[in-house]
Amino acid sequence: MPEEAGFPPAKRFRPGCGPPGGRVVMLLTAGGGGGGGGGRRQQQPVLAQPAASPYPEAVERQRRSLPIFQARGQLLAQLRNLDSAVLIGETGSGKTTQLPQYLYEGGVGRQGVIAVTQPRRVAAISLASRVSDEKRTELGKLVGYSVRFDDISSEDTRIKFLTDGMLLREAISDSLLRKYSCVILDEAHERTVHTDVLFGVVKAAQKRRKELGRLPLKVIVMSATMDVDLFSQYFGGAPVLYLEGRQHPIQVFYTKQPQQDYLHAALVSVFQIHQEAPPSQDILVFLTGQEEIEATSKICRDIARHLPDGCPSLLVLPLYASLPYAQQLRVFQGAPKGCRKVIISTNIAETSITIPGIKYVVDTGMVKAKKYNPDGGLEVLAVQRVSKTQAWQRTGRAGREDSGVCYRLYTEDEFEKFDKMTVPEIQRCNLAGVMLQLLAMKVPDVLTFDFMSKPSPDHIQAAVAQLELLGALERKDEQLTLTPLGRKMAAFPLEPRFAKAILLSPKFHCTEEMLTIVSLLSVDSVLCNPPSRRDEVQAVRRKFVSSEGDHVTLLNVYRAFRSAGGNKDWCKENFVNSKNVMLAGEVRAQLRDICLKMSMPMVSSRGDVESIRRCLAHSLFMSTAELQPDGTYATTDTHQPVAIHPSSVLFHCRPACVVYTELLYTNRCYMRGLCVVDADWLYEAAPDYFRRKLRAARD
DNA sequence: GCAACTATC
Repeated sequence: MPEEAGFPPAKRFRPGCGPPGGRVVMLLTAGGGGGGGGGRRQQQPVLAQPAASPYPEAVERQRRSLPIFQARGQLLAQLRNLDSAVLIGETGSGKTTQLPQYLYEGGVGRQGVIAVTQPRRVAAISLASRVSDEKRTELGKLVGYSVRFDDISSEDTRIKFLTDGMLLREAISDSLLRKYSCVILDEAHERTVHTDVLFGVVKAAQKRRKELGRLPLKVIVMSATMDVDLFSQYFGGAPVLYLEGRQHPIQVFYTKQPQQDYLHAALVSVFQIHQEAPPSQDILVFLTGQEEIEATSKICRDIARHLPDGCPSLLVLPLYASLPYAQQLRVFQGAPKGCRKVIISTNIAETSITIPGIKYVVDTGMVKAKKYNPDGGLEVLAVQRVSKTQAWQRTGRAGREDSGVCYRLYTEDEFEKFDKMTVPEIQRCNLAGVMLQLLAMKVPDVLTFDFMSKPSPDHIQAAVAQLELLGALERKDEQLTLTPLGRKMAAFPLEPRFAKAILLSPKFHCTEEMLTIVSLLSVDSVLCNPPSRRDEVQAVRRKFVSSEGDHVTLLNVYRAFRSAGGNKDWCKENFVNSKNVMLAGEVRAQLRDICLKMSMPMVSSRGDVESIRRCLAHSLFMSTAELQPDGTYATTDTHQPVAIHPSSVLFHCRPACVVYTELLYTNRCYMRGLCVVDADWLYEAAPDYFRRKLRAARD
């Protein structure tokens, strides 16, 4: 049985309620007040927020009960006169649902549309529907939303919820964001690539509109954390407004000693809680990845079966993004009476999925996250320490409905050494797409674009070099401009190399096929690989497998899926993720529309697979590897030793030359998404590039 | 020789 985990006395704190930083100009506090959780974010559409009451008085009462209501007048008075402001609001403060309404009701920014951005589409949709209910209007009229594949807004729309990516796409055709009078950037603390680019775009638009004497653009940055100095400084010392929320106190425990084995420590903690706490109190454990979570869940269930009499039973539920949707939903259902729910999750439960009723959080302090290395474009997926911000975010998951407890499986000293903030994504990803978008917006100098957290010059140069190789941009007197090809590439919501693949496809007579392949590459994997049923999967998949690689195999899967009429049972039998394959279908339709608008001919290669491979070679030539005499592989450009990923259909094959979609460093450096190509094709595709590489190899 | 954090256009 588990031994004592050894936690010292708890510290009490209220997440986010720490002393506001010195820069806070105004303090808006509000009486707590009861009432329903009106401002609570709801991010799973299936568990839709109880619709606002049909009775106007009740809706009004609920709105008035929110903490933010007390500050309404003061907020409006301040915001009326400000160009930019930063608003810190704790979870449950009601800021996201109420502030846009206050601005509208107060006539602030009424000359244009009020935009509210969200990192996630479900959030944008459910917030819009919530706010339109509160305004007792039909969704899409006064209040609307715009997300990929779904635009529910009209001429009448004055409050519009969008994903940050969607507003960014709008900015390509109108970099001054003319239709908006106010942009509210919500969840800014999450620092998604899109939000980070938007910071710069919005700041530039604000400045430019002022210079042109146009309608001013009001910018409000909303964040749930206290680290807002950066936001404030970036927007010219914008005032920081602080809004109290309704978070419950949480006790935090640290371990006395550093833990060698965080999985063991997590198990010990879970069963310590399980034996002491009333069974109605649920536990949320943060681990790093699918395999680890499945393995730990199994151990948990095994231990639970052998507990002493009188111990309540335990319902163990894994949670990660690639888990089938139906299984994800189980975490929202209450456990049977007398039974405790333990959810073992990736960082998906940190922000994307909010589980009600969690009393205990067990934080291993580890996360699996991507790092990016600009030379070689290597993405490294590694288990690493969380940041302090992330640890607080995890802790906060325990106090959403009542007071909670958080067990941190590291010492307080260790915690003090964690990074203060998570490195923003913009410093960890390939910037080719971002640079292409900025160039499409005609940003004067992309190399010195005013990012809030600047990526390194190397990093930006690598992206520019990549775009140059793809033929997307040219240099004229030290000025970078898009070529006609580059402008076309920017029209696609795709990584530049995939946009290029589509634009090249007419030349190879395989546009229909490239549309399918690129769509499948731009969604999460459509192939399910449950570890416990590996042999079955292999047997069923054989009929789709192409000896020419993964891209052609994916194409075969999609064709078979279409022939089966998009049938869900077919998906199940064939270990195909129906959600992802349907999404790929939607992406495909969107990309096809864009092609048709450009008057591209829709041609099919029919049975000719070689033309597809040639087309891939001409767009992915930067990611190639060759078989070495000793039977291993090395990338063509940097001679990095690489191996074929076990998930590839070419895993047991030894083609002389391949292009790959992705390089992934876990235990070793793996290529994923492979296609067999002819080395001559690559040289044809980019003669200068390969001549340079050969020269470099000789020197 | 053996494996995939999370979003989004």
